[in-house]
Formats: sequence, C-alpha cells, structure tokens
Amino acid sequence: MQRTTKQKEAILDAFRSIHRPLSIEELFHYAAGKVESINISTVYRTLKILIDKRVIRKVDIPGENVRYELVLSTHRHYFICQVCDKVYPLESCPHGLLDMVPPGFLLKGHSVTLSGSCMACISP
Amino acid sequence: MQRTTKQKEAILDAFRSIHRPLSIEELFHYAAGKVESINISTVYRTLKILIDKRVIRKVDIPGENVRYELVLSTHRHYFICQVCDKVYPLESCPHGLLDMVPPGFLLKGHSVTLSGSCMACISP
DNA sequence: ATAGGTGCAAACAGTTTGCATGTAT
DNA sequence: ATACATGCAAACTGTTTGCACCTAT
Repeated sequence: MQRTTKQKEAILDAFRSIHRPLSIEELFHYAAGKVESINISTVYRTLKILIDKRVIRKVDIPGENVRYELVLSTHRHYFICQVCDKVYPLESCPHGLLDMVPPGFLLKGHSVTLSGSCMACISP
Repeated sequence: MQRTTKQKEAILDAFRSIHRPLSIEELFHYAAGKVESINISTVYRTLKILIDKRVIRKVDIPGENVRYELVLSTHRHYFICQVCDKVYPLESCPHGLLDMVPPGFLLKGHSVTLSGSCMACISP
C-alpha cells in the first residue's frame, strides 16, 4: 500500500463514513458507488494490506461472513441484527467469564456476540 | 433417513463416542475408519437430515469451520483450544449480558466462545 | 421389487492468485 | 521510467446437487 488510488480511497472512505463493521459485500457496494470500476479481488487485496498494516481488523460473527472494522478500540464485542444483518459494536465486556472455564483449562480470550433487533428494525 | 446404513451408523457412532462438537473433517475421518467406503457428500447429506430431525445441531465458532453436536442440552457455550482446535462444551452461561445492550435494541440471543488451551495441550 | 441411500463428478459461493495491462510516483 | 496496483480469469476451499448405480426393506 504505497500508492494512493481511487479504489483504496473508496474502501477507506466506507470505513470512515459508516461506523460499524462492514462485510465484503457492503464494502464492494459502497466502493462501486464511488469509483467507475472496482473489482472484488481489489477489495480483498486492499483489506489484506490494511489488516497487515493494522489499520483494520477482521470481525468474526458466528455463522456469518466476515466483517471488517477500523482498529479504534482494543477489544470489542458485537450485536448483530437478525432482521437487517447489520453488525454494531458494543461498549462493554461481560464479567464472570472465568467462572465458566473448566478446571485444567487456561483462558486466553473470549468472543461474545449478542443478537436481536436493532433500533431501526424495531421502529421503522 | 428411513434406512439404516453403515455410513449413517458410523457418523452417529462418532457423536456417541466423542463427547464434544465435531467438524466435518473429524466426522469424515472417524467414519472412514469404520466403513470400507464413505464419501464426503454422504457426510454432508446425513448431517443435514440429522439436523432436520433435531438429532444434532450446528455449532458456530467465530472464525472456524462449523462443528456439529448431539442435541442434549438446550443452550450452550463453548471453549476452543487454540493449540489442537478441539471444541469443548461449557456448563454455564455468562451473566449481565443485558447491561451490554445499547438503548433501543432488543436482545434475543447470545453466543459466547472462550478460547485458550485445553488440559491435554497444557500438560501433554 | 422398489424407494431411499451412496459415490462420483460437476456446480456452487466465497476467497485467493497469476499475469498482462494500467497508473501513481 | 518503473514499480506498484488493478482487472480479469483461473484456481482453490468448503458445500451442495444431479444422476446412475447400489442396497435395505
């Protein structure tokens, strides 16, 4: 990622203007509306470079396609709307997870995903 | 699933003898050791039928291939070993998840995955 | 005998890669 | 001018499906 191109700018622009984890499809769709031409492999390649540079990171939601988000905070959890499929970051972490770990196991990380309906899908 | 076949028996046998969520690969490998011939598409087809019959269910672990487990309990969370990639069911649920939900959102479900090292990988 | 199950290969979806062309520096 | 980036098509992984053959009932 040494050169500024319209395609890369469009992808970064998506992250800067939409403040939630974005799927490949969302990124591709957003970028396609900004530049004349963009190929899906360019999206994948750009994301890979941005991950290497620690600008963005993967967001794994169980049973869902990967999302990507800007690395702003350290550690996060997410809420996925079962209606519109949008993923929203949450502010807090659950507590008492250590109580869940069986004896003899060593806890190093955790991933929490809440699901339900987002505000927009409850009151449209 | 109206007929008993060696292939189906082998797959059910895997669930009956290994008491943790199993990946397609684990199931295929186990079954291949039990019957002369088994094809990966048979594994997929059998799992689909078993899911429809509510005998097994999918276990989605973020960033991992799907696992499958017998439907024994109602709702579960899991621990994945970062060393051997085995998934273990946990007994308890975290508390205070409702505190994490932003105002205006409706919480309907949650998924918690702990990660770290399992007993076998800590003291081999 | 016959409906259901299996294996095989082909078709998928999502992602990655090789290569020729295009373009920011 | 030239090294990096893009588009396109082909490859690749995980999963699904159509079809002829096989087998439990």
